[in-house]
Amino acid sequence: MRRAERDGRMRGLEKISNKRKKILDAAATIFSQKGFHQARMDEIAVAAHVAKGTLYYNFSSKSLLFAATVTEGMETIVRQVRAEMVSDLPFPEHFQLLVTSIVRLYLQHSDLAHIIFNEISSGIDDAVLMEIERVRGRFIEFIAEMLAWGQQKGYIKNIDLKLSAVALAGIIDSVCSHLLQYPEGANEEKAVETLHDILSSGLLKR
Amino acid sequence: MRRAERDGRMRGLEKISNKRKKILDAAATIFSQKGFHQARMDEIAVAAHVAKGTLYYNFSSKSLLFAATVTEGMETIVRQVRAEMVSDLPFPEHFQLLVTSIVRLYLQHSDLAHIIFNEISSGIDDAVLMEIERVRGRFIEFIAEMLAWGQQKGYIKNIDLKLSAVALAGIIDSVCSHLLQYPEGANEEKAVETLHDILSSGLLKR
Amino acid sequence: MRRAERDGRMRGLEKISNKRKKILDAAATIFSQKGFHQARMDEIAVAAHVAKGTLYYNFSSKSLLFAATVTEGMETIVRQVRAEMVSDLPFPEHFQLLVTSIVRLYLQHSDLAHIIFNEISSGIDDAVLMEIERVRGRFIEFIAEMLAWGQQKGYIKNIDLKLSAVALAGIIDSVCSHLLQYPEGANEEKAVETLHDILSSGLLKR
Amino acid sequence: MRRAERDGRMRGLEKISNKRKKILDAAATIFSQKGFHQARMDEIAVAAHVAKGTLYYNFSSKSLLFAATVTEGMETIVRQVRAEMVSDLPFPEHFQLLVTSIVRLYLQHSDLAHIIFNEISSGIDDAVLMEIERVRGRFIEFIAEMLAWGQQKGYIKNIDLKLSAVALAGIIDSVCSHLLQYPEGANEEKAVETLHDILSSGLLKR
DNA sequence: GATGAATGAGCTTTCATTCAT
DNA sequence: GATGAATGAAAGCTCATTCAT
Repeated sequence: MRRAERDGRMRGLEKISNKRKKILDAAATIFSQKGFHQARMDEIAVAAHVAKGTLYYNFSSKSLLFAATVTEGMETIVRQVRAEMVSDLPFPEHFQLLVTSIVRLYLQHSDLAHIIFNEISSGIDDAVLMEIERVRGRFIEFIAEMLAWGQQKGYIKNIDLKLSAVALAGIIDSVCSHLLQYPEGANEEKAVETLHDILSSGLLKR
Repeated sequence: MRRAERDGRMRGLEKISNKRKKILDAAATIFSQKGFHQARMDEIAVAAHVAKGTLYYNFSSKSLLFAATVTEGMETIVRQVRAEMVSDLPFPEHFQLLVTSIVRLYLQHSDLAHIIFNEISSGIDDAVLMEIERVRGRFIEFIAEMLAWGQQKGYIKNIDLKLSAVALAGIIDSVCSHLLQYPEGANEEKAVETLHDILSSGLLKR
Repeated sequence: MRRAERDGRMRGLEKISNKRKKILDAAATIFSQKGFHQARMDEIAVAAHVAKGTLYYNFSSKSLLFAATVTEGMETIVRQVRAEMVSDLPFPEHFQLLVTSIVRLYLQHSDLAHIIFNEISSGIDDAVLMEIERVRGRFIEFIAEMLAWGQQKGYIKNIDLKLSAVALAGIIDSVCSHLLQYPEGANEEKAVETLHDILSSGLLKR
Repeated sequence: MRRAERDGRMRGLEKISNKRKKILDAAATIFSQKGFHQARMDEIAVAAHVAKGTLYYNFSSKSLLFAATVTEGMETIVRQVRAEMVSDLPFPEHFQLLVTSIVRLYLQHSDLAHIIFNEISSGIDDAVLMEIERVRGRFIEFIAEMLAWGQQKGYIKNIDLKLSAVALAGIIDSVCSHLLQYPEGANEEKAVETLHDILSSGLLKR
């Protein structure tokens, strides 16, 4: 399909969406490579193949562009994890799948993932920071719900679920970051296995 | 009292050390409050009660001041954890003590801790970034050694120790950050207990 | 009702005129509120209920829109003053009427008036600036003619008429601006009286 | 006297003052030529022979630099007018001197004068705008005091003094602006004479 | 005729770093 | 050793103007 032909089909809003999407994609790349403060709007504009003004036409500030990037990226990830969870497997397999899915999606969207899994340091508008915390909170909630379900079914021990969800997110973030940082020694399968092992039965021998 | 006379009491290196220390203390405070990119040299100078030029007289750049802050802070923390570990308790109690110590020191030096436990995003000189990663690596090594010792004694299951150390650091960072962010619901003891519980025997019921 | 049908009722120029008028009204409001440099084309478009492109369809630049706004506004004012002057009163009453009329119209169109009475600071195309000065010059001429007529009739003393017209415009602008700025203490009648008093017989007792 | 020699004498604060003064002089020139919004900080820096950063080292924003320029310039003018007023002439001559002095100083500092005599249009921080209005208010007060003194002595007619002061400032501003705008036909003496004539006994014949 | 998304030159402001004293 | 005034290279953001539709 030729380009003109493809673009020709889209009109009005769709086309706008496309430009928004181009910007958000570029922003995700740059923000994840450089972090919020080090990312420059110029760079993002170049990466998105638009003029700098177009960034501001679509997002009224750098902070808001960041917020939009994180929020939309997050929604994609959560949606994907949820999609993979819609199964009627018994809980133990379900739990394993949860860990596996999150790791895979983390590694796919490593840029955004690290932002969401960790707290953002200061220097961003408070409103935007809160929005990001809210998004992260929803993700933690989602994990906590899964654990609650397992607890009801008698698979998860009697333990604080919110803290456990936080711990689960932290442990996955930590191991995945490590994987990404030392790709030579990386082994996704082994990492998933180790993570699942620790999360299931801890470090100590019985 | 004349200036020369007053200053005369302190000699050469000691005086430098004092000023160096004042600067490092101030830097630790500011860097932890604002993060590397948001911290301004002006602020640090004010907080250290020295002129801005003095910062550059002692540390040739912001990045190097940051590196020194992290390194020295880290050494303090590791030294303290090691000190608390010098006991001849049986391993299980030892392991519990390790977790407890790290959590306590993390909360005490939350600023530096989060920097060390997590990776630093870009924007800092590569040389400095490597220095910080090296420091973090040493901390992970330290934990891994502890686990290796437990494994030798038959307490730790057959598992990748490096990954486990990374996981342990990640889970502690995550839970402590959460504690610091939501201080109202914070309960250090319960957090330590939950952490220890997960790390010892996982989330699942046996 | 189809679009063509609805629009069909208004023809060519009239419709343009209407849109032109809407724009000029909005421009007068915004320019007077914010001044030339602070007024944004976006704002004017919103105030005129037209798209920004329509502004440029009708006026090829911000400067020219400003010039048109001032010129048309001015013509309205002068026309109104002239209309009120068409009387066969004896000169002294005529003179009083002149002052009264200008003050009233100034306060009605305070926005444009201040622009015309005062000189415009730079930053506008020279061509446009000259156009505005020309408009202002015509107003000064108009006053000077009135004074010349009074001089011929022996009512106005032997004095430089151009300078006097400039002075008259300046004194009215100054007092009216003051009235607008401190509306709480404002008293239009008293202001007119004072102005007339000074312009008629000066500040000193005879 | 050589430059090094001259500068050598000045130390610390004086030298700072000198740089401040250089900046304020340059700012007065540029602001008066271009107006607040059209004046660029770059230009002022070049005119002051300092780096742009130096502007911000001494004045924390463009608005505040503007405020300082106006305030300090104004103080100079008022001080000079007051200095010329310290005489024990009878009031009528005193009044003539007042007009003459203001006109002369206006023409000397035409840039600042027009800012002070007229109200500033919007777009400047409200705090700064108020400061400028305050400065202008003090000038009006000063004129009003002079008139009050003349009224007490029985020279000034029974008239609103505040409004009269405003009127006096306006008429002088208007005529001086006209003089500056059309320098070819300018005649300072004649302008002063006309102004004084109008202010003393008005436009009408007795 | 009318629109509004897109543009990019130009602006204010920040802040790590330097260097004369 | 210590200082802090001075610097200037960025960086975020604005807005008059254009042009494809």
